Amino acid sequence: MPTKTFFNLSDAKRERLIDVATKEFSEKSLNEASINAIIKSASISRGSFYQYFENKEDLYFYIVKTIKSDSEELFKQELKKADGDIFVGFRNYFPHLLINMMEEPNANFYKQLFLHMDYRATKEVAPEELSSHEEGSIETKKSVFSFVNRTQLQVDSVQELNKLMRLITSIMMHEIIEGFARDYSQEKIKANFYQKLNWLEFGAKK
Amino acid sequence: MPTKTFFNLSDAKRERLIDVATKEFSEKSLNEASINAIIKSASISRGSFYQYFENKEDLYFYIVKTIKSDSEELFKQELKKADGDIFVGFRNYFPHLLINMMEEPNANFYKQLFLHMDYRATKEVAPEELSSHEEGSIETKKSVFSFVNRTQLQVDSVQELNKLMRLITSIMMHEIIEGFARDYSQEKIKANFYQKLNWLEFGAKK
DNA sequence: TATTATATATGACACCTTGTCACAATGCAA
DNA sequence: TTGCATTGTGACAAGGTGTCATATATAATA
Repeated sequence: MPTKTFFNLSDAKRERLIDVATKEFSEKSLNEASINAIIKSASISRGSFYQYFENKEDLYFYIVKTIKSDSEELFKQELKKADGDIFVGFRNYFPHLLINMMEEPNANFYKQLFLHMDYRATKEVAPEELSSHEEGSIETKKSVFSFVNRTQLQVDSVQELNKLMRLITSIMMHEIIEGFARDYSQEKIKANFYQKLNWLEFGAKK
Repeated sequence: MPTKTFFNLSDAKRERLIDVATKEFSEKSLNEASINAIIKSASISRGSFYQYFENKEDLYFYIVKTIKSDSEELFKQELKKADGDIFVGFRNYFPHLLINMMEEPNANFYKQLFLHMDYRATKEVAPEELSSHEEGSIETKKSVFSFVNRTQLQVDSVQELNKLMRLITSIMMHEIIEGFARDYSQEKIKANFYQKLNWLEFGAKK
C-alpha cells in the first residue's frame, strides 16, 4: 500500500501521478513499464516516488484496487434478483463486468493486466471474499454465500460452495483473457462463457 | 528457437548451459532470472549467449518445450483405454501429469513457471493441439479429437468439443497452480480436480 | 516573530540489467 | 599455407532500480 505521505499529497499532485501511471500501465505490462517514465511524465523526483510507494508493484496494485469497481456488491445484487441461483446470477452479472473491463476508460489497462497476469495478480483481481479462502472463517462474516440458494446445488458445505464459485469466477476471467488475446467481441465472449456455464450447470455429459 | 549454432555445440557445452539455465529458472521467475547469472555459471561469454539465443525468453521456452513430456501422447492412450470418454481419460491422465510436474526433477521449475505464468506461457504449456485452435483446420489432422466418443457429450461439433477440452485443461492447470501456491499435497489437488470434473460432467445443479 | 520539529523533496550515486559490435580465435577445406 | 566459415569474446552504450545525505518546505511551539 502507498504510504501516508502519498495520501497527504494535494489532490492535484496525487491524481496527476495516478493518471500518468495508469497511462503507462495501459501501454506497457507491469514489467515493461518503468518508474523512470512515470516520474518523468509526472514531474516527480525519484526520491519522492520511493517516499510514496515501496516499488512499482505497490503502485500498480494500488491502481488495480482503485480501478476495480466494487464488483462484489454488484454480484450480490444480481444474486438476489436471481433468488439465490448462482448460475442466473453470474449470467446477469457478466455483462456488467465485461463493460467495466472492456470498455473505456479501463480497457487498455485491463488488457495489459490480463495478458501479463500471474498468480499474484489473479488474486488481486478476483473478488476478495472468494480468493481469501480461509476455510474456517468463512461463515462468520455475512457474505455472498448467504445469498446463495444452496439447496439446488450439488454442494455439501459452504467450503464446497466457495470452490464452485471460485471455479466459475476463474472460468469467467479466463474467457475475458481469451477475449482480449484474440480480440473477440463482447458478444462472442458472452457466448463462450454462457456455453461453459451451461456445461457446468447441467453437465457436459448426456 | 535457439540457433543452428547452439545445436552445433558439443553435447557437453550444450548440456552444461541448459543445466545451469534450468537451475536458474528453478530458483527464480523468468523475470528475476538473469542472463548474467547463467553465462557466469556456465562459463560462457555474453556474446556467445546471444549467438545461441535471441534473448532470455528464447532460452526459457526452449527449456519448457524440452521438459514438458509428450503429454499429449499419454493423454491419447488414456483416452483410448477409456473408450473415448474424456472425463475418464482426464481423470486417469491427471496423476501422470501431477507426477511429471510436481516431483523431481521438474517440480521447482514448474513451480516458478506456474506462479509467474502469463497468457503467453499458458499457451506454451498447454497441449499444442488444444491451444492452436484454428477453427477451420481441426478436422484435417488426425488428432485427439478422433479418439473421443462424442455421442455421450453435449457438443454439436468438433469446435465445441475443442472448447470443452480446453476448459478441462484450464481447470486442470488451475488446480496445479493452486496446489503449488498453497503447497497442497498431490492427493488434495487430485481431490479438488476430480470434484470440479464431477460438476462439469454431471452438472453442479441438482 | 523566531526557533525548533516534522514532513516532504531532491538528484547523484552504486549497482544492476540487457543487447550489440568490432574484433580475435578457432576449425576446416582447398 | 591460404582462405573462408564458424564460433568466441568482453568492452560498451543505454537503460533500469533503490538508497541516502542533503535541502526545502510546512507546522508547531516558545
